Amino acid sequence: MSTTSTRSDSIYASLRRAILEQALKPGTKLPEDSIGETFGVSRTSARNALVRLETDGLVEMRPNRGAAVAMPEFNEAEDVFALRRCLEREVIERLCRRMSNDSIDALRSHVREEERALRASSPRSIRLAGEFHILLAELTGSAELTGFVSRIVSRASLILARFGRPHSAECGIDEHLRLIDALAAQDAAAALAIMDAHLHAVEDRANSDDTGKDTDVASILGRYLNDPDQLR
Amino acid sequence: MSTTSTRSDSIYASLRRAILEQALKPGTKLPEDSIGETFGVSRTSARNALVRLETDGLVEMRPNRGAAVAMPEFNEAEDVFALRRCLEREVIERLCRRMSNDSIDALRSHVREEERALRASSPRSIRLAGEFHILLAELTGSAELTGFVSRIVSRASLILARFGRPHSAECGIDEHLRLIDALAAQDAAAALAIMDAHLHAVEDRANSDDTGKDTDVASILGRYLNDPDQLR
DNA sequence: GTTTTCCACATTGCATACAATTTTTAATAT
DNA sequence: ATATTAAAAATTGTATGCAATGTGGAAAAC
Repeated sequence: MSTTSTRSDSIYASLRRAILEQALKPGTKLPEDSIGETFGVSRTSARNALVRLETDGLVEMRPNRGAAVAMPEFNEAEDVFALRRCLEREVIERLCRRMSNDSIDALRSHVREEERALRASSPRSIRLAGEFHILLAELTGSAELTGFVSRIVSRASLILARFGRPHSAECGIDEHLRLIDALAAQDAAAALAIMDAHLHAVEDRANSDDTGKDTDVASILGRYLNDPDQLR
Repeated sequence: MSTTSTRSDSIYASLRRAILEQALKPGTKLPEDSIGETFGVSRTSARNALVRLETDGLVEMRPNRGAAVAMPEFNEAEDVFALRRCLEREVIERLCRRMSNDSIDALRSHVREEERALRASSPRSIRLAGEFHILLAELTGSAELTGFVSRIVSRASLILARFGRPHSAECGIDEHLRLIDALAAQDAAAALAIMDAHLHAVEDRANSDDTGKDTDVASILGRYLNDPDQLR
């Protein structure tokens, strides 16, 4: 395996984690200088990472005006979650056709990590909740589908970060467990129903206030210099 | 309107067109120097464009080894087209819920351009055939869905460029027209059936090289039965 | 004749410099 | 005070240079 990690790779990964864990909130400006300085690299590498984050829908770049954590509009919520349901239905259908024991184990293992992070009140739990869905997509073996799910989950996370209440009962670990059970039993109908309910529940969390305050990027990013677990 | 087009924007657009019109074939190396030279800009701008094309799935970049037009594997074909059907079904369903006259006009106008390009034997016809589907997605008003469709259509185009015969009967303009009629009549069942058949027909162009393989006539013909109940 | 080694060349990763653009600040006029 | 304008500072867009990595081919060894 080519473990050649370029500098912009690690910046990309760190920024991504920081955004998905809501350390960097929607709207936060991301000047190339500050980012490069925090990570000890030049603007060139920072910019490269930002461009990639933009195509992920996590960052918005406006010409000559710089980058900022993306701020999805509230009216995108319905659209994004509808599309998410569409894609994740496809995931469930494919998984029910062939589900290995290893896959079940991987899913259960992931949920255990979610529980651990939640008990520790770690911001990791927010990200892990989303990555559970990405793991599901990965288990289909389809790189394309995984990419799409990854993007739509990111986008949904941003919407929650902006409009949801501060991760109250974040994620519904219980629903994740029930979904795994249904998949293990190859019960497609049940799995689809659980997923649908789960996603509606998540969507409903997008309700309340919009806290838009300017924050200091450098101080936050210090905690995300290296990434403890791999990105999906 | 902000018509601020940066240099890497135009390089991005040009390269994208060239790839989708099969002027640049899968596997073609894309050295930053050559690209910069061709467009009269520096490597910096060329690289920026390449990074974006990579996230589009049109270009593959390997660290220290440079970029090349992406070469999807043959076994991706089934996966890509399955996903494409999934997404475009969503498009059709959304369009049938509300279809304006302007939309119909835009679609018909696009098809007229397709016909013009096809008569002129222009390579534009290849790209326009794909962009018809992107236009459909755009008309749903969902930026997310449009982005996904755009990407999956690009990927499918690459597969055809690599494994299909040299755009024989490229695109099925007739099917595009019939689809528009069904949409105009808000006949969801018919529209879905036509789209499904259309996409299978496109996919079959990639399979056609495997001469001896098990060509199951029944399974192919089955798709042309117009059975709306089987659609989901 | 085939394989291996090594070196020149090509290409990328990254940093830095400078020009162009935007944002902020200060000064002036109303 | 408020609004307007202009200069200063900050930030991005782009070009270029250098070090690091990868590639291809000639020479040497087998």
